[in-house]
Amino acid sequence: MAAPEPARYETGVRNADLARCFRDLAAYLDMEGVPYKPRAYEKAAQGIEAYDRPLAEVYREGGTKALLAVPGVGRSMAEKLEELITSGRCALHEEYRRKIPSDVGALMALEGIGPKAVKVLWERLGVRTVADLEAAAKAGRVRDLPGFGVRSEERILKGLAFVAASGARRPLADVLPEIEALAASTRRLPGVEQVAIAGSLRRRCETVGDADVLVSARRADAVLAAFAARPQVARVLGRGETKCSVVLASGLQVDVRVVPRESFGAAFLYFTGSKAHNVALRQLAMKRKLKLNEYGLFRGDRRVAGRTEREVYAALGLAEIPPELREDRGEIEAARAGTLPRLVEPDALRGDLQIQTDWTDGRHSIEAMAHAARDAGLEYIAITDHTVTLAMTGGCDEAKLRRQMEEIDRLDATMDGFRILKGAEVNVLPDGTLDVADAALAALDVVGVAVHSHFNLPRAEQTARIVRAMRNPHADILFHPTGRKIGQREPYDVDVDAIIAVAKETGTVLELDAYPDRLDLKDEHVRKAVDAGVPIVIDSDAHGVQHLAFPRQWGVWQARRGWATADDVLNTRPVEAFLAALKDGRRAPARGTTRRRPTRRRARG
DNA sequence: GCCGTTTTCGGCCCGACTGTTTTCAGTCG
Repeated sequence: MAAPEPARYETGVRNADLARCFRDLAAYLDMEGVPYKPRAYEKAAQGIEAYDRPLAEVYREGGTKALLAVPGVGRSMAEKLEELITSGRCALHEEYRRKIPSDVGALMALEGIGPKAVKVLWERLGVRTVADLEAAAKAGRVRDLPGFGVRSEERILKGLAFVAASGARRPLADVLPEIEALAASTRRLPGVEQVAIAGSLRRRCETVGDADVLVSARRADAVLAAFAARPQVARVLGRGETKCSVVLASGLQVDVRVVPRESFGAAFLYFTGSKAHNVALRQLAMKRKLKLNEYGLFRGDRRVAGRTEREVYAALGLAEIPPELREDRGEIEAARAGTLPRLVEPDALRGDLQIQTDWTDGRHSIEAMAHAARDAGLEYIAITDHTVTLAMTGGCDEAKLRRQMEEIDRLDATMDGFRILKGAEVNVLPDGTLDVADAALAALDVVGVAVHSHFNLPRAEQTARIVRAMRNPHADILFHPTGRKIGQREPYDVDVDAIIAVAKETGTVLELDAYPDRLDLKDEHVRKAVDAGVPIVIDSDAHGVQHLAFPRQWGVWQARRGWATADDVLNTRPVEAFLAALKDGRRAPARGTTRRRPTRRRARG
């Protein structure tokens, strides 16, 4: 084997790289059996990852002192961050890597492999990479290691096959319907009292690694046996007295846990997570001389709460926290202070501002889309077909746009109060100009601007391009702001903070595109927009009538994860109020008056 | 190594399961 390369982190390091280095250090410290430090590094890695600004920038502006603002980072870690940021290296990391030059992160991502296993694999077998491990396991050399056996060797091979076959996490929209069906049929098993979907599915995370299903029943063994025998279950990974892990035919792992009825709330809380939220709750409990686990909240041996989540939160002095917020990103403090936001609800959406039709790359006519939207309970839509430079879609030039506007006026008059707005998804050219003349844009009700090409521009250039488009006096909404496609395409390299700042200044609305593989904006971006007072809209990006459900199915959950209230989402307003708000700031007098979007305060609930 | 409604020292979340051990360590969530 070749001599190990020390891991290097390029200067201009991203927070993710810094976090990865700290995670490695945590693992190395674990291997050495060092107490407490591994957890400290792990915690700091979390804080770094979740930090809303690049630490390299924070350091440039305020030095190591400014780095102390990162949760979990103290003096020693701030110095290590400084070293990483300025030199791209970490002496401690390199020292460990000389001793154990393993691909720690990748190996530990395998089920059943932790720090201790990584160490033994290196010391006894010289395993450095996942490929080394596969070779060793296939050769039957893993089973003889201390702490390993035939079973663990098999598990490693199964884990490797799983990673190869299924790759990473799956989009929420792929998984939720399957698990909802499974939960519904589990409800019909004999002896089952309650069934609930927990975990990241319940928190409506955009991607899901596995599914957690919680059952209350008096006899766990019978329920677990019946569950494991379901036709959807391809393989049982493990089964104990109260829990059972299976892999479905679709490849999805499902963990089922059975608890008694009086513990259901505590267990629901526990299995919904997130882990960080749970840890914070337990620490809060501890401070009150209570103990929180999946069976309840206890004072000594006495259970003081546990039947419902609300009961547990209340006993901890907290308002009930919506699952979408349970990430330890300030929700516990807000629950204590009574300042949790009243999150937007699916039914609050009244309009949809991004809809393509058969005038370009949509499947259905304007009329069909309008009727379907009205039947779905909406009050208005904007038709936003592509524009001329998106040639492959048959994008509209100005003449075609004018013809479409006439068609929309004609149809709108037949819709009995439902409004069809005239719009376009205007293509942003590489230099940030738009491919439709201002005069034509001025005639539209809703001008969405969107990037569809040149995804790989450098960050500064991409940001300047989008900002220029936003500054067009007719641009109302920035569609799918970062262009990512979950599991397929990275977002373009764009400074979202700068986009939000410009949106605040220009009155441009940011879209949350609810197409299930886009969900663009991300939850953290929604949160930033909301905090900045920049309104969003939640749109379907529909290319057919079946897509019109996306905003209520997926978009709203993502917005809720970003702490958005109905006030923050412009298309919860009736059409006239929506249009007034959309154009406010856009067409406000340039100077001489102080007409501004009123600063909106988050609804308290 | 971090941190503070047990605050500058002495704590650090908790329980289940697996596979290995022959009473428990490692891993996971």
